[in-house]
Amino acid sequence: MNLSKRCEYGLRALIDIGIASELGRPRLQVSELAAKEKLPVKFLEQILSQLKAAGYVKSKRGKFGGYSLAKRMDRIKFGPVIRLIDGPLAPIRCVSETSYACCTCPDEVHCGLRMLMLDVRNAIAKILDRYTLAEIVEITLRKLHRDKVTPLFLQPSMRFVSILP
Amino acid sequence: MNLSKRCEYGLRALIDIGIASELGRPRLQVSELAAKEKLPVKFLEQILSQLKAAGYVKSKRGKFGGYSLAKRMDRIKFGPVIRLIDGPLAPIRCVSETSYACCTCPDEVHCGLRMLMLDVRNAIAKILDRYTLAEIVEITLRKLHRDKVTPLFLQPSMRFVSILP
DNA sequence: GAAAATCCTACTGCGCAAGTATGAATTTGA
DNA sequence: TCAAATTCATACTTGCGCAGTAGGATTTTC
Ligand code: FES
Ligand code: FES
Repeated sequence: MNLSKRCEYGLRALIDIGIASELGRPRLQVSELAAKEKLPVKFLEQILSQLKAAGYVKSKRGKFGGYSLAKRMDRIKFGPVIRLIDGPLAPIRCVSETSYACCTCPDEVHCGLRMLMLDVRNAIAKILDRYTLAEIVEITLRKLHRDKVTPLFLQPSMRFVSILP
Repeated sequence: MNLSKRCEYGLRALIDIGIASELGRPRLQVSELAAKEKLPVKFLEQILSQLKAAGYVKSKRGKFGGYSLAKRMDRIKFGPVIRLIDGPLAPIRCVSETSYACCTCPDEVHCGLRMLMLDVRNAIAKILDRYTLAEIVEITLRKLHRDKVTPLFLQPSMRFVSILP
């Protein structure tokens, strides 16, 4: 039941880009992201490259380059991103919707474990395939505002700007 | 989001012992279990040994030995068994109830990923910490009976015995 | 043209999952 | 009492995938 570091970092980066974007800073550099999240730069670079190839972010090269979102935030669901990086959500393949594989069980239809894990898979998918980046970003922003915390990656000049109307 | 083979095999064995027990055959040998579930004998042996050390099953050595349940089926929940073999249910440690560890996130309180994963963890735990072996065994038996299938590991002499009153 | 960024590919280290292998200890029945 | 059948204990193997590093190529801006 584990999310890989790779996936964790990727999602954290995605959320950060989303937040920054929402605050009027649509593009972030890998080095900024890595600094804020305290992640290895080159590793994060790789991950973003993968997210780019899958169409979640786009990049600008060269000086003042960086990464920005390639689709609307409310169209980015977490499930597919996690599947991309970590593979199926299901705890065992025989209950995976997206990449089924049969197991050695003699009777899949009457397998108790399978029933149980199907339940688990559905519970996981129900959450991850429904929540969008937009929702998470919004909730996070609201929380930050309520607690009067300023998002770290903003330029000093942009701090202390009211987030909500 | 993966259940290890070790854990899968362990749970399958547990369920089988539960079913057999319910049908009046409280003790099964490793070789029987391995044959029915098509698993490597020695590997399963190891796993059962671990389950024994944790108090889920007990064993009898020597000829006609084998493994049987060490506690009431309705006291065996799946969550703890999985935690024993595979570790925490939570996708990331910062949302684990049983083995928390902080991550590199600069602000755990306002971390969007953490919120999301907390939701996932709770959904998983809600299922796995509630279902008991007794329930899974019962459901399985009902299904088998409805479909008129005879559990494989019964002795020939015991087949065709009505399962339900 | 220099600096600053992304892009690309290869490589590494190493820990762990998934078993194998070997033999000792225990129980039963002949 | 001995042989067979079983669990118990420990050590070993093998391969793979995670979590990065390393180094340089390419693109963009000033
Ligand atoms: S575990 Fe997949 S069918 Fe039993
Ligand atoms: S992922 Fe653990 S606090 Fe952000």
